[in-house]
Amino acid sequence: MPSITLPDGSVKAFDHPVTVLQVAQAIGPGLAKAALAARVDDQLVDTSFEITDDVALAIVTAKDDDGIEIIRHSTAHLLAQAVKDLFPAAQVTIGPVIDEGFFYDFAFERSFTPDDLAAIEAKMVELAAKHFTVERSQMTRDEAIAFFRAMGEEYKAEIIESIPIDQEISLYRQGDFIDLCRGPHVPNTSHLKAFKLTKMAGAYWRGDSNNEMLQRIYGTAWADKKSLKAYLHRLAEAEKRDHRKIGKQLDLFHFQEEAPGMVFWHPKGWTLYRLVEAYIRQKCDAAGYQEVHTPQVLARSLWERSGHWDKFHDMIFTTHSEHREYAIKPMNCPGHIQLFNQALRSYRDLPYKIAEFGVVHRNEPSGTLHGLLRARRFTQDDAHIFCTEDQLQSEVGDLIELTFAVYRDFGFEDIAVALSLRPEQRVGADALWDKAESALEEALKTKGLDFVVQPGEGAFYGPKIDFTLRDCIGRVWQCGTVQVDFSMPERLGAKYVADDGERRVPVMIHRAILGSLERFIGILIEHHAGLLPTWLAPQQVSVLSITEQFASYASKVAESLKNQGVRADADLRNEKIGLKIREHTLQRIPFMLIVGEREVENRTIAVRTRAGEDLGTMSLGDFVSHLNRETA
RNA sequence: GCCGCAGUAGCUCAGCUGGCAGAGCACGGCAUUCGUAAUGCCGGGGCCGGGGGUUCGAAUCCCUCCUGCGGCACCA
Repeated sequence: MPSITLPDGSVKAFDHPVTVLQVAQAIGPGLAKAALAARVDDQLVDTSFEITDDVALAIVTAKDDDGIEIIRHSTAHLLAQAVKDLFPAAQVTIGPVIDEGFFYDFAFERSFTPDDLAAIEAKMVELAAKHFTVERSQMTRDEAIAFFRAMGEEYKAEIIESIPIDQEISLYRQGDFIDLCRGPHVPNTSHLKAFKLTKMAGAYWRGDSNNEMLQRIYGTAWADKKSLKAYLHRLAEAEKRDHRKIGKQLDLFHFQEEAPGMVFWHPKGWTLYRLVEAYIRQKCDAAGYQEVHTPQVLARSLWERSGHWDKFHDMIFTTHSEHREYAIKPMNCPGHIQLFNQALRSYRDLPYKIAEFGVVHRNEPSGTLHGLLRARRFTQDDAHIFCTEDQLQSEVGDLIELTFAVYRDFGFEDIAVALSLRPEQRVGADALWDKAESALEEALKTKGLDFVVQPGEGAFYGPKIDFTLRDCIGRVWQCGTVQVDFSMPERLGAKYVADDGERRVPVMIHRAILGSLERFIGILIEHHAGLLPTWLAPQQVSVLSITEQFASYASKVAESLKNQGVRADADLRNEKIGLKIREHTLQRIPFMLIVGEREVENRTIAVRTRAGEDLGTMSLGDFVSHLNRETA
């Protein structure tokens, strides 16, 4: 005699077991039609699920996030059905829901082509229109394994073998396609009406690069056509922000074949780079760091002692001279320890804080390179703090504060923090880890920050805090990091004299705020869609003359701005003002000063912003004040 | 690194089944002296990513290398 509590608190009582669908029908025919699944005592189930006991129930429709996920999952099945229909020899493997879509991995003797993809999508539309009922059934483990083996689905059989023995095996059938799945699924393929296959790619079986490569087909699915269209539009908008594209349009940088993964900065891009660098340098100076600079090339033996060679030699560029082998530095820390070691340090010298805009080279695998975001040569805003264990917490506290202040200045407000704790394989005594982990945790708590704890994710040499930025279209970027290191100072012989006269090994904190300057600039470009805030714009002002007659006034205005420290230039070409405005707008110049007869006569300028806003006519002095207010 | 796709003028791209390399923008010249997102006319531009092969003939077909793009794996 189930009595069913609905989300609004009302209760429906039945004198016999009922299915979810029957409950929905009892509430209303519209709901019954829209029902995709249900949450029964917080468990997602199919609409065919039979309720025998008293439960809390919420019908899931396409309006719920759960509903969209179910649609995506069912669309993945539809994809598999279409593939099996067109290519019976293909084997199905897994097909999970991902952010905004789904994928399905297949094993097939040849690669799918773009034409296949179109054919598969067409087949999916055709199959969905058949309004197949999606039916759930159950088998025992051994039955299921035999069932899929008999169909030649070796991968499915392998998946079932890895399912814990006590778990029930459920199958879903639509038409003559049947797939292993936990579910739930939509009750009928008629609910699948807004989807699109987006791309194909290789993917390793079970995510292991030692395994064979399967063929993954990605797709997206939504509750209705309108949402699908909106999603595709969002994708197109995101593409417009691509820093590689904008870098070309705004003449900031380029890459070329001869230097894969290494940036050629153009004058404007380098101006931006220098502005970011100058900003962070000033912040570090103020925070008590001393800036240093260490060699680019260091003997291989040093990297062997530091332990990097063993772990990372595949990624280290090498060179040689007179029978000696050298590494082009992939990190700055060993160099910084050499600096620490140049004097006999006292506990009074601690914390010893040194910073470097360290240019590092890492031979990243070719498939990973991605513009500025993943390069083989990049500059870290790196610093190392040598301190005692007792100083850890306050140093980390200062760092957190500095990091947040920097991100805010660059326009990032949404920052996620993660604390990674000791991994299985590690160096250093547990007592030391206890102390360091609690120092980091306390520092975070003192600052009142929310953070996620990631057990086992720390580096082998110590725990760490990572900072992740979320940009204005919701993408996340890992930038800052604070890592405690118990290992390297010891390996490279760093020592200080403690107040009791004993020599001790200092704790070292590795930290970066922006991480890689190149990468951070890439993120900035995408975050702002190329519309860099005025303080970062390589060129802040363009003075546009209406005709050549006013050229000398225009150049005087530009000259005067430059003398006042404004990054300004004049466009004196014999072109129509409309053209000049268009071009300078497209170049994302924050301010355009238009000068013609009226302005020359009154010694003024007409100010227009890149957003098309007319700020009116004003004196140069007023404009400079306006600019200074904006860039303050 | 692995799977797939791509590489044609400075840029964006067209060039079907092999048959004289094209467009728009940009660039140069001339005219125009103009008021808030494209003035007109004329002109110069190409190792069709590199190497090899098939063919009477290759941008086009095949092999190979490089680079890029999308994923996967990786990311101290």
